[in-house]
Amino acid sequence: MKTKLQGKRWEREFESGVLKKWKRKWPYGFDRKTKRPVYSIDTPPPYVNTPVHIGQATTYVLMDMFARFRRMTGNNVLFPLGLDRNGLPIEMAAENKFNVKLTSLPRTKAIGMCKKILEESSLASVDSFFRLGISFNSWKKGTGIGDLYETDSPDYRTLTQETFIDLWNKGIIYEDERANNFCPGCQTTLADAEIDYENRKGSYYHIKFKVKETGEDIVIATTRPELVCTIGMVIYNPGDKRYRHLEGKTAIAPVFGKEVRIKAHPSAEIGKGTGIMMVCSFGDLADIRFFRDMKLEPVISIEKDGTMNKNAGFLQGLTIKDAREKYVKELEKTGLLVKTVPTDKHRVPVCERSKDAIEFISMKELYVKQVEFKSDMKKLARKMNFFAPRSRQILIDWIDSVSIDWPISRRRFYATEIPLWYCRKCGQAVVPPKGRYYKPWLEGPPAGSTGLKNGKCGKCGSSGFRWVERVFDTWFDSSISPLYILKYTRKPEGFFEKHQPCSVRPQGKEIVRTWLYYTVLKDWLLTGRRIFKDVWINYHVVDEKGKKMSKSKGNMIDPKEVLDRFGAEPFRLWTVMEGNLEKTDFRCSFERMEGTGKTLTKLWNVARFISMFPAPKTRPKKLCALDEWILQEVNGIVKHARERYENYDFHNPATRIRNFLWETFASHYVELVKQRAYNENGEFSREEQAAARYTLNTVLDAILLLLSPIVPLITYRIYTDLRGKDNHGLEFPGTDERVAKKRLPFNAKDVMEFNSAVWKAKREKGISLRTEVKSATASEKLKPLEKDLASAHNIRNLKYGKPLKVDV
RNA sequence: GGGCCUGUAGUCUAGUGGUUAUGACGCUGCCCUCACACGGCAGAGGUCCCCGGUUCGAAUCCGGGCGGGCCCACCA
Repeated sequence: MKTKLQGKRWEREFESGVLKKWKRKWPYGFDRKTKRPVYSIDTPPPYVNTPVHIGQATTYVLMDMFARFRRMTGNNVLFPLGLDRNGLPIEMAAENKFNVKLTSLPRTKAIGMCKKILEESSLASVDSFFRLGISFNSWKKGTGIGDLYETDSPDYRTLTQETFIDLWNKGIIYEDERANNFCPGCQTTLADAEIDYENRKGSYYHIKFKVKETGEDIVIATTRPELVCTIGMVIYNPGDKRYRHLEGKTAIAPVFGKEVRIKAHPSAEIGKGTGIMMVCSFGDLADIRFFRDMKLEPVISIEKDGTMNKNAGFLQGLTIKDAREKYVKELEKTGLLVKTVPTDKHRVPVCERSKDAIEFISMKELYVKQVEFKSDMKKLARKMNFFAPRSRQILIDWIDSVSIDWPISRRRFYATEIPLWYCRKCGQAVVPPKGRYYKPWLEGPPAGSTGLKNGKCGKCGSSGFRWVERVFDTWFDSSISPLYILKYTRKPEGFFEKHQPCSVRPQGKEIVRTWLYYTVLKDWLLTGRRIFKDVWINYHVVDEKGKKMSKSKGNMIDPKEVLDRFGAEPFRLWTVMEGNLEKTDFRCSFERMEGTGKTLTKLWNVARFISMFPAPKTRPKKLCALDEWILQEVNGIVKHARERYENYDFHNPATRIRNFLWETFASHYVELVKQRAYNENGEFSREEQAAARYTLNTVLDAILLLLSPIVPLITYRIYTDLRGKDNHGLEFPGTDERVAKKRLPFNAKDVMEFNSAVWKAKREKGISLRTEVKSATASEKLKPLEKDLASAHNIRNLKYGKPLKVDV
C-alpha cells in the first residue's frame, strides 16, 4: 500500500507552495454578498518604517487564529490589514535620513521628505505577515470593506477630519491657552499619555536667598536654577520651626533681585532638601497647580524653541542648558552658590518618543472634553468583555487618573491637518463642511464653512483667513480605526449601523491608556455607543533573558529570521504552546520553537500512515468498541476546543490536542487498530476493517480541523492532498452524538495501562513486539477490546482478572 | 509613595482545597519495531518563593514578608 503524502516529514519549503496557491486566488476576502454575521477584528496598524518584530508577529498570528476559527463557525470575518503612516516616527526617520530639522523647513518640503521615507519603507513588513499565513481580507490598498488601509490615505484622513468637524460642531472640542507639556525636540504639545519619566543625572544647587526684612540668608536647593527668574513664592512647611519666623517676610531672588513672599504651605516637606523651597512657574505640573491655587501670575521664561525669553533677563536667548550654566557661574562669582550636590536620581518627565525633557509652556491648543465623561467611560469599560478579565482594571485605573482634557493639536507635519482657519482680523474660527480631505496649508476655508458668510468672515466681514500649522495627535487618528473599518458614514450605507459594535479589539497592554481609551472615548462621543464587544489584551514577547525588546538594547528579533530558520508553522505552534499571552509575557526561545515544531512531523506522519487506508464511502453501521472509545475522546477535545477558542484561548486546547494526537491517538489507538486496518490475514470481518478505516480517517479529519486555525499551512496541505478540498472553508467540527451516549466499561487509562504492560514485558525480554505473548491477564473492563488487543499484541491466551499480568 | 498583576524541576507550562503535582523542551541510558530516529521506551531532575494562619487536609484560601513585571503619582 502506498502513502499519499510524499516525504517523511513536513518541510519548511512546503509553506511557500501553499502560500503560492493561496495567492493566486486569495481565499480570505470579505464576502460582501452573504448574510452570515460579520465578525470584525480591529487590527492594530503597525508602523511601516520599522520592520515587524517578533512580538507583533506573535499577536498577529493569534489574531489570525481568531479570524480562522470564526470563519469556521459561520462568520463573515472582517480582518483588514491597516498600516500606520502618520506621526513622529516617520518624521524622525526623515530627519535622520536627510539630516535636517523638519521645523526649519517649509511645510510642503517637510511633508515631501516624509513621503520619501514612506515610499522606501514600502511593503517589506507586510511580507512577513504574508509568510506567516495571516488571513487578512486583502493585501491590496483600497477603500472597500476589508481592504488594506493606510492612516494617511485621503479617505482615512477625510474621516479623521470629519470626526473633528462633528465634535467641534457638537461643542466637545474647544480651544484654550494654558500651560502644556511641550517637547522642545519635537516642537509640539504632548498629552499626559505621551510622557515617560526617567531618572537622569542632575545636580541640586544650593542657592542663597536674602530675607529683605532681617537680612539673613536662607538656602534653597533646586535642580532648575535657571527658573529662578520666574519665582512666585518661597514656601516652607507649617510645622517647620526653623523657618516659622519668616512667615510673611520677603525673599530676594539671587542675581535677579526679584522679591517674593515667604509663606508656610503644606506642599513643602520638612525633610526634603533644605526644607524651604521656591516655587517657579512651570517647572512641573505641581507648579502649575500651585500658581493656580495661590492666584499667582505665572511668568513664562521659556520659548517654544527651548530658549529663554526676555523674562529671563541676562539669560535671554540662551538654551535652557546654557542658561543654567551661565546662571550658576554668576552665582559662584557672587558667592551665592553654597554647594552643588550631584544626583543620578533626578526624575524628569521626558517625551516618550524623542526622550527630550518636557517643558511646560503656555500655548493655544485644541482640547477634547474628557474630564466630565469619566463616569461614562467607566460604565463603558464595564460593558466590554475583557480577555483576560483582569485587564479591564488597566483601563479603569487610567480613567481614574485622567485629570485634564485631551489636548489633540500638535505642531508637527506628517499627520492629519486640523481643518480650522481663523479670520485674520477678528480671530473668528472657521470650520469646513464634511466631505473631503482638506489641505489647509494649501487652501483657504471652502464655501459652506461654518463661521463664513459669502466667502467672508461671518463676524467682521473680513476676507483674510489664516491657518495655524497644527495637526492632530496620532491617537486622534488611530482612535477611529473601528469606525473606519466598519465604514462609519461611508459606503455601503448602513453597514456600520448593522455591524457595530466591532467584535474585538486586540491590542497590547501598554497602550490601553492611549489606543483603547481614546477609541472608546472618541467613538462614544461620536456615536453614543460602546464601540467594542470584546477587548483582547496581550502581554509581550521578551528576549531570552526576560527583557523587553527594543531597538536601543539591540535585542530585537526580526520574524524573517524565524521564518527562514524554522518556517511559519513551528512559530505559530510555538506561539500557542508557549503560554497564554493574555496572562504573561513570554520569552523568545529558538530552542523551544524548534522543539514544538516536532509536533508537525508527528501530525504529518500520522496523516501519512492513515492515508494508506482510504475511508469507506459511508459510515459502517457498526463500530468496534475501540473505535467508539477514540471517537468519544475526540468529542471531549472538540467540545473543549470550541469553548476555549470562543474565549480567545488557543493555548489550552492546543496543549490537549497535541497530547491527544501524540499519546492517545498515535501511540495507543493507532497501534491497536493497525492489524484490523491492514487485515492481511483476514482475521477481521470486512465490516470491522471498514470501521477501523472509517475511524482512523474521521479522527484525522477532526484533528486537522481543530488545528486549522493554529497551523493553517500544514493542515491545508494534508487536507487538500488527502481530501481534495480546502479545510479552511469547512465547518468547525461538532461532537459526534452517535457515540457520545454510548457507555463503555473502560477508559483511556485502562487501555494505556494494558498496552504499556505488554510493551514493557516484551522489551524486558528483549523480544520483538511482533513475537507472540503466551498469555496475558487484562482487566475485565477491557473485554470489549479482546479481538483488537489479542491481534495487536499477538496474544495467544487473553484472560481477564487481576492483577494485570503478561507472560512472554 | 499608590494601584494592578505575578513567583510550580535547567527552561517553559497545566492545575487549583484531598491519595505518589500535568505536560513539553532540554538532559542521561537503551532500541534504526514495516507512519514517524524531528521516532520509541526507560530514567534522573521539584522545600509548588519564604513565614505564619484557616482546615481533618493547602502548591491551591487568608495575612505578612521577599523577588519580578506593568501602570500611575511625585521630589527641593
